[in-house]
Amino acid sequence: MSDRERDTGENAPKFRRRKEARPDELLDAALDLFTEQGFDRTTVEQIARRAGVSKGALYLYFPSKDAVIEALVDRAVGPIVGEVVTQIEGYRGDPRVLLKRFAPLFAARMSDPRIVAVPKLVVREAVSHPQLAQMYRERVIGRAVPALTALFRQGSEDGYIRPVDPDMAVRCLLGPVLMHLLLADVFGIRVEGATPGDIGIARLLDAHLSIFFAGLEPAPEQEAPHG
Amino acid sequence: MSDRERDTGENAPKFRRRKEARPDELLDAALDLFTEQGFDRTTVEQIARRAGVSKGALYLYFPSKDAVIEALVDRAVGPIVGEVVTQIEGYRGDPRVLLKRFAPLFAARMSDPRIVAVPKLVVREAVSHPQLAQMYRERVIGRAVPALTALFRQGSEDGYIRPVDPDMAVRCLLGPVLMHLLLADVFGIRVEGATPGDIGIARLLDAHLSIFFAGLEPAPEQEAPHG
Amino acid sequence: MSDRERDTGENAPKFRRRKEARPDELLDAALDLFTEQGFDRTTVEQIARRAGVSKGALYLYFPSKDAVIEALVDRAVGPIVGEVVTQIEGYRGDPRVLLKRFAPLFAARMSDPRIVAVPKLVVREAVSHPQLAQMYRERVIGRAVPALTALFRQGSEDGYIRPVDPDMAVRCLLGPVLMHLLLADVFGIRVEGATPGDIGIARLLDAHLSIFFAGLEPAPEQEAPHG
Amino acid sequence: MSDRERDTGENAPKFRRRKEARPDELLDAALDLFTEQGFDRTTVEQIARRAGVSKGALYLYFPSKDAVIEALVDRAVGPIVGEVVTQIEGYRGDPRVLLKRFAPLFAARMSDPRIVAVPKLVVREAVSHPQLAQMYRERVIGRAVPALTALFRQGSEDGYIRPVDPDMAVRCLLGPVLMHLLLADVFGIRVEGATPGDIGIARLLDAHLSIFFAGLEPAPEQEAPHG
DNA sequence: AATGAATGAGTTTTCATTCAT
DNA sequence: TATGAATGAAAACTCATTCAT
Repeated sequence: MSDRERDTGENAPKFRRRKEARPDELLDAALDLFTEQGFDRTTVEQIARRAGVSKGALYLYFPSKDAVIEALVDRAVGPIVGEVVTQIEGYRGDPRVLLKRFAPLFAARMSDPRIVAVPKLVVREAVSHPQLAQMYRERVIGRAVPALTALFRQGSEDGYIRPVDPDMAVRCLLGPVLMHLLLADVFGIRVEGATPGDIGIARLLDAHLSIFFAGLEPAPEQEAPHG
Repeated sequence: MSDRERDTGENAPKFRRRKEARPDELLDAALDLFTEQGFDRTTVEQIARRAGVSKGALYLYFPSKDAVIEALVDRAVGPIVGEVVTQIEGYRGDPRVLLKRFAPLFAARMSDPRIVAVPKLVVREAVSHPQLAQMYRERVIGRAVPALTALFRQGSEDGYIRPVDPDMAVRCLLGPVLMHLLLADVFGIRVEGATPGDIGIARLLDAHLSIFFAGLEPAPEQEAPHG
Repeated sequence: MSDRERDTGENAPKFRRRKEARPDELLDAALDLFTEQGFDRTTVEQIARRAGVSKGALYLYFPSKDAVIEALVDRAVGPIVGEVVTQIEGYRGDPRVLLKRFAPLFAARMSDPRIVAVPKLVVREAVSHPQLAQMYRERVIGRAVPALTALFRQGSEDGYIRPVDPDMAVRCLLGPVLMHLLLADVFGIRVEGATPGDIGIARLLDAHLSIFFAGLEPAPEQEAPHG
Repeated sequence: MSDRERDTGENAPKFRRRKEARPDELLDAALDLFTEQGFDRTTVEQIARRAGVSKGALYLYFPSKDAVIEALVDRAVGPIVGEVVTQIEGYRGDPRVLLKRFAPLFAARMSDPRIVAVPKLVVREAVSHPQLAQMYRERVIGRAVPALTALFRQGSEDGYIRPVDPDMAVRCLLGPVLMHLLLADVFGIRVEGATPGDIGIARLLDAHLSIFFAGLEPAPEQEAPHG
């Protein structure tokens, strides 16, 4: 809600209130509604009404209802993997060190419900809108996963971690976290000592990395990383 | 699955009057279509046609379209956790031994697309049909997860594995597998040396358990399991 | 309910229970349901079920749903005006004497809800089934009203009552009673000292005839009825 | 009726965008069709078409088909009993004088087929739409009948008419008229010298009041009204 | 004679999209 | 730009009627 106000500073022309913010307001409204009800059960009327405009106005900005969800994902998908991937790609050393450094950032970012809402939406609507999944694969997964794969491969080859199948290692790294983020509200069961509805991504991340990192420890009789 | 075949063999009477098999045939057709198109985009007409009956006939067996998806999940949800849970509950010893024993069975079962189709469907339709998720939570998750939690707690207390948060350990165990099963066709990217569309649940399971089990290894200076 | 048992005496063949009573049972069931819900909102299935037979069996006795309501009215319309009309037609004298004699019989007969149910039904369904009203007009109204008209005409001509338009007099005689019988459950309002839902046809009849008969009194200076 | 014509004149803008008149046009169309065919046999499509709009447009103004008939009755039920009741309530004197004064007004009003169409409709649809009858009872019958009852009671107590049960007297007054208005086209039989389909409410009213008033005449040996 | 599974035309209702204003 | 009235193509659901058994 707060970031919906963004870009509406004092220097905007007085008479045309945040005209150029309209598309974003519509996308915000749409995301909320799609999240609550699903794409098919959300009407264009509802989106427009929640954004405070008329049904017809939506069609000034988007050619169709499908275009709305597409723009929605498009908007969200851009900034996800940025320099992080670059940093991973440039890294040499124990993968665990780098991952440990990124973990809190990742946890913090993923604690924003409006950020996780988009991939959740994509999971649900992918059957009827394959292009959404395609965008995710091309612009998020397709960049992050190879970087991580390379990270594990390098770490493995250089002896920082024991030999593992790097493709699988990536999946093992991400699995528990993504499962929690994307499926917990469907399949999640209560855990004692957790906020209802959220066991806390940080708590899970801690436990997961602790086990996962230990599982990657090179065999003791092995030499230290070369050089 | 086996009893779905019953009475639809070559020796079936005449093509009509198969009252007993009809509901199952309709559910099969519905599952296919829901999987391909999603619930909202599948019409009752389509379901009926694929099952080889008329639209009206569907309503002889199900009071509404919603009842179809509910029956679908209900039918699938029953046999999932059976004696497996009982065996887990009765187990004493290293959790990893038990899990290693179950892994191939689990992998085999989950290789059947019609079995994984149901939880995938639930993930997608849970927003508009919360009762589906509820069924899963009550009858699958709510039975399997506590059993596994207890398994890890016991293994941890008895020193077979190092001390871990058992709730989180369960999530770490299941995460990579479930993520792959439920999300791979949305977010999955190609992996070299894998069948297109499937990296092979067995391959993932191997790699995952290898890392995960290693990560649970008790510290070497610790005593052997008590007694 | 009791008269549905009629004709099922001990001497009926044991194995084919009251086969020939089936149509009547179906008509009884249909009348109940049409009265409760209206013709269009009653399904053939409901009629059959209430009569204790299957849907298909109904079609052994009636060619269509329309035929059921027609048979229903036909069955009820026959015995209404019988010898009563004959007696009215043969009468000579003060119409009020004759009417007073018939009033209790009429009241008694009309207190049976299953008897008034039919004309009520006809009122409601006449738009879509004009033939029902036609039957009523031909076989009930068309016989009773002319007889009554003649009764008033004769009474008027012979000086028993003051000169009145006999056509209108009939309507004035019947109006309050029929209005009460046919419309009271729609438009009727509560009357103190009356059974809820029924002010009592007898009470109305008393008051009505008292006023109506007084209103027909010949003028005092008139001669007594001619010799 | 008069304001229903508003804005539909020749000078209407363009044939479109007549938002204000639309509901009334739809109600007019619906009343015609319900009268001709009954509620259940009239489709929403027919109503819309007769009103010159599309099926979907009807749902811009009414949330359901049921809402149409309800609005129909609601619109008609308001203006029926207005100041007439007030005048009756304030009256002191011979009830017959007042009734005679109102009779022509009543007859004139009830000669409009579109006015009587509504109560006729209510009679027919009351089984499936009890709220319609309820509206009539609360807002028409429940106001007019008590006023008339009081009128007779007062007239009776003050000696203008002979002692009568006022509740019944009201029913005797209204019976012939309402029966004719509401039931004549179902049960009515031809009367010589009458327009086909209508014996003339005025003619009936004349005859009825003549008899009814005479029937209320105080006994001659009685004193004149009080004082 | 009796059943009830099966049909499919018909009905209400929804909603993305258009377009006159 | 913006509105919202209007459209019409679906879609879920019903039910009288048929017919194989």
